[in-house]
Amino acid sequence: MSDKPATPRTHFIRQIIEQDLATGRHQRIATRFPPEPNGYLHIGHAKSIVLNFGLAEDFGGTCNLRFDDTNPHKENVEFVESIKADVRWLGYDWGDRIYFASDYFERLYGFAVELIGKGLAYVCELTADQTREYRGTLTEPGRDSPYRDRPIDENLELFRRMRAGEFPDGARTLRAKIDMASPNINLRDPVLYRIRHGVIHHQTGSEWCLYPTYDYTHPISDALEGITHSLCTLEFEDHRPLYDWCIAHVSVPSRPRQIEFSRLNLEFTVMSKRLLTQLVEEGLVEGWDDPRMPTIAGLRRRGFTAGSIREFCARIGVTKADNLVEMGLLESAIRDDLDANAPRAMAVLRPLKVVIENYPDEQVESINVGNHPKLESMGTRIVPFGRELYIDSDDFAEVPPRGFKRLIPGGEVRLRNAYVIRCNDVIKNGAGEVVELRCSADLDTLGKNPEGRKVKGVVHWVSAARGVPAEIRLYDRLFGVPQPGNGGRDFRDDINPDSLRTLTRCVVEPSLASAQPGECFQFEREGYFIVDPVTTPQRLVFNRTVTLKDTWGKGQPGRIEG
RNA sequence: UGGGGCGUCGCCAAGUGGUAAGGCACUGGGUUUUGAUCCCAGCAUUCCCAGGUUCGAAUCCUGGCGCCCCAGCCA
Repeated sequence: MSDKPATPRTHFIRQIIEQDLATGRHQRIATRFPPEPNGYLHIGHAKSIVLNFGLAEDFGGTCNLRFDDTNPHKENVEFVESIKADVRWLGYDWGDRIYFASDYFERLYGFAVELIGKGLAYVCELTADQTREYRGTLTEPGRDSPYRDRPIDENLELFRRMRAGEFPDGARTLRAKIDMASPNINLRDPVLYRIRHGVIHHQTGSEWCLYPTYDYTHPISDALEGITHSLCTLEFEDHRPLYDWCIAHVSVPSRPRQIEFSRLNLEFTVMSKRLLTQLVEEGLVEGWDDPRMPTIAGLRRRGFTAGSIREFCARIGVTKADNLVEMGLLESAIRDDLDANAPRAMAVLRPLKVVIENYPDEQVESINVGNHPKLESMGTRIVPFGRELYIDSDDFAEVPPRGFKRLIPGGEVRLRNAYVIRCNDVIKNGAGEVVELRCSADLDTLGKNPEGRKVKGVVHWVSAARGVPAEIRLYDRLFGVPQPGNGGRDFRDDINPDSLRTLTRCVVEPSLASAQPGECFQFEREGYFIVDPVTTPQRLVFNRTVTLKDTWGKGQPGRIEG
């Protein structure tokens, strides 16, 4: 897939930007991607990344990477590093524009002093519970805090002592003085600063015991960085008046504008960071990069390319409408990429021995095979053919279902890249299971069609003598819950127990023995497979990225392979 | 009858008063040593509903209905 970043399709945001540019409100545009480093990035973040970096690119502007690290409790450097790696992997470059909200702690403190000086903030001594009571409800107004009218000098002194560590956690907060009766709850004197002792912040260590909240930090960070368009998700729509309030009452150098869009909901997929964290911490998955996880790291290990994720984000678009995107859209993006770029190889997932009776016992033929059906530039490789082969047991049917095009007793099938064979005998074991097929090959069909008859089916195969054993993992889908909602059940009840199946008797063609971790192949009709990037080198382990589109039934959801 | 949003094909999504783009999915047909790819064709007389304004409305007005978000010293 092209290295060119995908262009986000978001008419309404473009319109706002174009208008801002046309009216001279802004001369250039600046966006930012502002994750909190409290987990790994997932496909939902990719939407925001592509949006922010893509828009900046399209308008010749810049996009900052900024860590929203105002709450040290759940944040750490591992998450910071993984986020940097994932954004980079997705193909975006923030240059030297990497920032931490914590870089602004000192200035943020100064702005808070400014607010206090203007009589717009006060130190409150209500407990968390009391604060909640005073806030009122959705339908009833709140009541003023008894500390609301504290003199400015006293506020200044108390705020200084809060910073100096003179009060325990929860004993004091700094609150904005706005309107306790506002119908918008976010404006009922929101907390600007809270006290957190004994937490080591991953960037500032133990320098601070006073931490600013998101609502206060975000607008000011945007303004300090000269962000013109601050894109965030819909749930922050109600916070916009507060965002604007902060910027209006503090001496910041610019006036950023917050624009909200709807977050991504993907069919069957848990996107909640809290739930994903739980999966990792409870050991229900191998880690944040488990191929079933909807994380960028998981998708990467699963074989998704950066280009396909960018393309997916471009295709879904960005609007304000709630949405639930079908998995097919993601799959279509990765198939388009891999169909064009993944070399083909042959692998047998469920081996069934085939003996070509009219083929000499000792003979091994080296067949030169193209690595791609369309791109000769992808070169060729040698595949050994011999008397004994494996085909996939699914490619043979003693009693063929209606429409079956592959091998049946007495029938013919094309061995992909090799000969047309006919099945003469079916050998069974004591349990009546098919264990071997005795066949004969039409030796005049290498590279050409047989005379006077049409062979419709094509199956892949691997030399029994030269094939290489491998382990193949089939992942049906990302972890998830049936949509919409899950009726209040524990989401773990909805995890598909068949989401991972490991096939251990697989045999792949010899050329794959030297395949490198991270390399992706199309195993013909079986789909796309990536050599597991983090497996041990002693074993050859493939993860299935996605199946091929199938119009006949193989690989359908719910199909259980033996 | 607290506030803020959103409702265009099965799923995304254009459309901003001039007679419903596109993608995914799906359905036919063609090519094919991958039941893939590729190609070609089809797929909303209708835009949550009901009134109204207008020569003309998905777009404007009025009234309904439905869904989402907000009562963390999380983000």
